Amino acid sequence: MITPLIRKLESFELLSDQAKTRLNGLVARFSSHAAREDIVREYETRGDMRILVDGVACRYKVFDGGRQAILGFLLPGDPDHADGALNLFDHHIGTITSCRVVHVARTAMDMAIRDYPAIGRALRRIIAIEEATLRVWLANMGQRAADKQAAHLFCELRTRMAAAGLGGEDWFHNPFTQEQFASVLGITAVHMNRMVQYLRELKLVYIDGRIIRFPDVSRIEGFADFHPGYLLGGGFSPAMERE
Amino acid sequence: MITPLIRKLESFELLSDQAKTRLNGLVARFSSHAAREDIVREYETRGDMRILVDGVACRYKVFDGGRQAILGFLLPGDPDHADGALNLFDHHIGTITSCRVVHVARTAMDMAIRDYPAIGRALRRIIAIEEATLRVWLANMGQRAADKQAAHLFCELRTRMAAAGLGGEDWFHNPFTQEQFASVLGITAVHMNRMVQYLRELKLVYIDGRIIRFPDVSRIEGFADFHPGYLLGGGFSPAMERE
DNA sequence: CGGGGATTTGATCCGTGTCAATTACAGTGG
DNA sequence: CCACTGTAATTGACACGGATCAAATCCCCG
Repeated sequence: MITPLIRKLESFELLSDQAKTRLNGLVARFSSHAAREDIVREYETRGDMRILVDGVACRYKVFDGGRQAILGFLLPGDPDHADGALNLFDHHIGTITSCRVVHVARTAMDMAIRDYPAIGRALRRIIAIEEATLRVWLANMGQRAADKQAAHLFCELRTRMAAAGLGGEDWFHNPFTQEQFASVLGITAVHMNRMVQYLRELKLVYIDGRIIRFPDVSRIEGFADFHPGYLLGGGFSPAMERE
Repeated sequence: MITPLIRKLESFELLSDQAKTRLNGLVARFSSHAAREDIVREYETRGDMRILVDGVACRYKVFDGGRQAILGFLLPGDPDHADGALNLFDHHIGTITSCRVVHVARTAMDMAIRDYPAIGRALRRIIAIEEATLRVWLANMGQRAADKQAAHLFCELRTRMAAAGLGGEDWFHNPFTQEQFASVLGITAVHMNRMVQYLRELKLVYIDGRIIRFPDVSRIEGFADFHPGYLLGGGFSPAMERE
């Protein structure tokens, strides 16, 4: 089943029952991947589209010297690239936890989009959100101190994890290591650890085992200057935002 | 005329004469903007697509405290957002030099794409390149020292400026201030200046007035670890890249 | 010939990196 | 049920890149 994708698409566009049935019929095959394994490698070319249906993964690049940069996270329902324009990957996609992935033929998806344009609109929205998120990451990394960056990342993940069913209003299930957070922000794991401790001191986050809790969501969002508008992909009233 | 866009589209997809005629017929109106003026402001919603036909502009965000982050450059031929999915802007577009902009109705463009799918493919390619460029910027900013970052930015601009007709094999016309480069990289103008001087010392770049010259392109590309593949948007052989 | 932004220089401070070691913890096999 | 093992989290000491603040040219443009 491709349910997580349908759930995500429906948060942007109303889909008819026929459209949903069509989507479910597209699934060509499944694949399963262990934690810390590559799903897609750089320079790979493919004719199918892949959708993460279970688990958490990330986009990343590797540099000489072994350093690596995490460029985005994929949660259940996220497509590898919602669009077929880029058929040569410029980065890897690797799992964080073990994952299940659904493969759909490009051409079959294109035909489904032609028959049900709402699917295409929702997919374009997903791409636009990914791009907006990249801009937010870029801006944060460039302009803010590490404590605010870390808090901002936690706020974003809280919002996205809740939408993906991996968390609630004031918590999320945390499959990430501090080293992975660090390679998102472009800082060392040691420094990331100090930032986590600092946020704990401020009582902005609690970490029990693999759960991250937020005693006061609006307070950490204020601290991080987090405005979730970019995660909605536009089409909403500016009044939803505050700046 | 919308010539710069056609030139850019044709670097990705062969367009028939009819397709080109159709594109030229789409132009609804022109607008002109002085240097350092906004073309599009955050939260703006619009029904038209805008294409920069003359001049240089940038995408940017502003933070409280006046700091600003530049998130991308627009050169002649670049659309504001090649796709209509995002109709609420999450950032500003401002001019660097004085600019001329062409406005095209979304619906008219959509119909042109339906009649000439090559236009749609080329536009999707442009979006994909923009996204890949964001990833490269994010990765560079996170993982590399400022001298390499600066060199990488120069290499990228050399390539893009040449493709846009604003430079040649070993030089480009430079409308940017060091402060603008700094706010791309997330460093201060003072430090950017020191990096520029350092690159000059290494004889990797020469700067005469508003021209930046590269005495040895392959040497600075090596220094910056620059691989131009991402600017081509995929669909090429991995052999073009070296890693 | 002025005026104002852009570039350049110098001195000092602080955030983060680096290196190294220790502790906590989860999974595994005996 | 516990020792065994490897990974993740944590701590400390110290070095350095880049920020900050201020002031001085430089240079383009009117």
